[in-house]
Amino acid sequence: MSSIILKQLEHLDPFILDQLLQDFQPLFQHRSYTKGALIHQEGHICNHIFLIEKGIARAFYYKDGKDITAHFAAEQTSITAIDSFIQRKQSRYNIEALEDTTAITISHQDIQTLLDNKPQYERYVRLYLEQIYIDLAERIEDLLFHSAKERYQKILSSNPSLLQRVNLGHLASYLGISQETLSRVRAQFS
Amino acid sequence: MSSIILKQLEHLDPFILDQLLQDFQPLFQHRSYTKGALIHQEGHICNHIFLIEKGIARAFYYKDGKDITAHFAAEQTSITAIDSFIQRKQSRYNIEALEDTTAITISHQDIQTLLDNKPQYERYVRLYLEQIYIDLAERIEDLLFHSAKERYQKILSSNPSLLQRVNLGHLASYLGISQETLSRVRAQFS
DNA sequence: CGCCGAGTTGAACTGAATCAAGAAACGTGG
DNA sequence: CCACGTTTCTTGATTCAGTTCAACTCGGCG
Repeated sequence: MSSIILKQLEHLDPFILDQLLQDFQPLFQHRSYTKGALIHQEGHICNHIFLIEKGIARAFYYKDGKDITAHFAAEQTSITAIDSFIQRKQSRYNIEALEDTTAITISHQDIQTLLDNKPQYERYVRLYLEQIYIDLAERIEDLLFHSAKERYQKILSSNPSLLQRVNLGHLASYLGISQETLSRVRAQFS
Repeated sequence: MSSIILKQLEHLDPFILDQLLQDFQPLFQHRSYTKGALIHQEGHICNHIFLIEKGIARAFYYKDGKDITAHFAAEQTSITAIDSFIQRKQSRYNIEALEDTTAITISHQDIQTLLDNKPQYERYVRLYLEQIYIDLAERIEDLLFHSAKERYQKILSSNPSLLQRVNLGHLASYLGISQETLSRVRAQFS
């Protein structure tokens, strides 16, 4: 059994979680992507949410021609073109596999149908949304108050393995600083 | 009838909206606050969501002794100490009435009970959360890519009345710039 | 071997913060 | 309704973190 448990939901009652998994299980589809593959392309409506089993992916978009990373997702976390998935409109995000990656995908339609039939699961979708909302609010505070150095330090302590797995340019744009600055900051730590 | 309709929900089917209002109506409590009053105080758990009928409020917190505005809410919008309301823990936010303000409050407990009894409403909570999530994501992009001047211009066109109603210091901290810079930026426009 | 992408380093520049001092507006009590 | 104190806003001078542009290094890989 593919018992992927999203970090956002891991604090749930194991019994409920089990129930939840059983009901979602039939919706799971497994997909694989080779390093560099485009999992989702901008301009399309994104109909899936991707739960990463193995590997790492990033969502990015182009701003004035520059490639900007909006989100990384490694094992046990999820990724989708959130603008499109929520609003059912064309997405400005691309999603790219940064390593050979396997993911469970669930379609928007399947979730919708399941929720229509079993509205009690709306609750877990809500918990999930609440959690990603809190994450985003934290990121805003980061951008507002922490210097390039502090932002690097924070990710260094909260998610050190990420630094080994993604390249400097992607991380820099995610942190909202230039690659050169990130390189200099990093140099101070070794 | 106090037909407050949140901006986030105004696109719903009028029939459903009506139904929704009818079920939520009994949970509504009306409160009034005089200018300057603290609607919610940091360190406490925030048990209510506030739907502003008249007036304007802001959520703020202290960062290194400085007063930082995280959110404004005027008529037809909502405010709460979101960290606390979602996670049921002590809040770092204060909420303050910037004008004489009347609001409808709904308690967390009442929402929870209603949702337990009528899980079909989870859906609307979700829609609401999705919307505020999108708003937040937009704000991140703003912080990453727009200069002080551009951020001012954006709010000037999207929400011009706000500029008349809140003072410069509050707006500056919301935009993530110093009051002096905001003053200079504004001077260029008149 | 030589190319190519990724990372580093240097130098000049710049938007915005900070510090400091005044000016304007606001409201409260006499 | 004016006077005074407080808060809010403006303006100037200085400083600084981070950007940009450009050149260079390094490690694979065809």
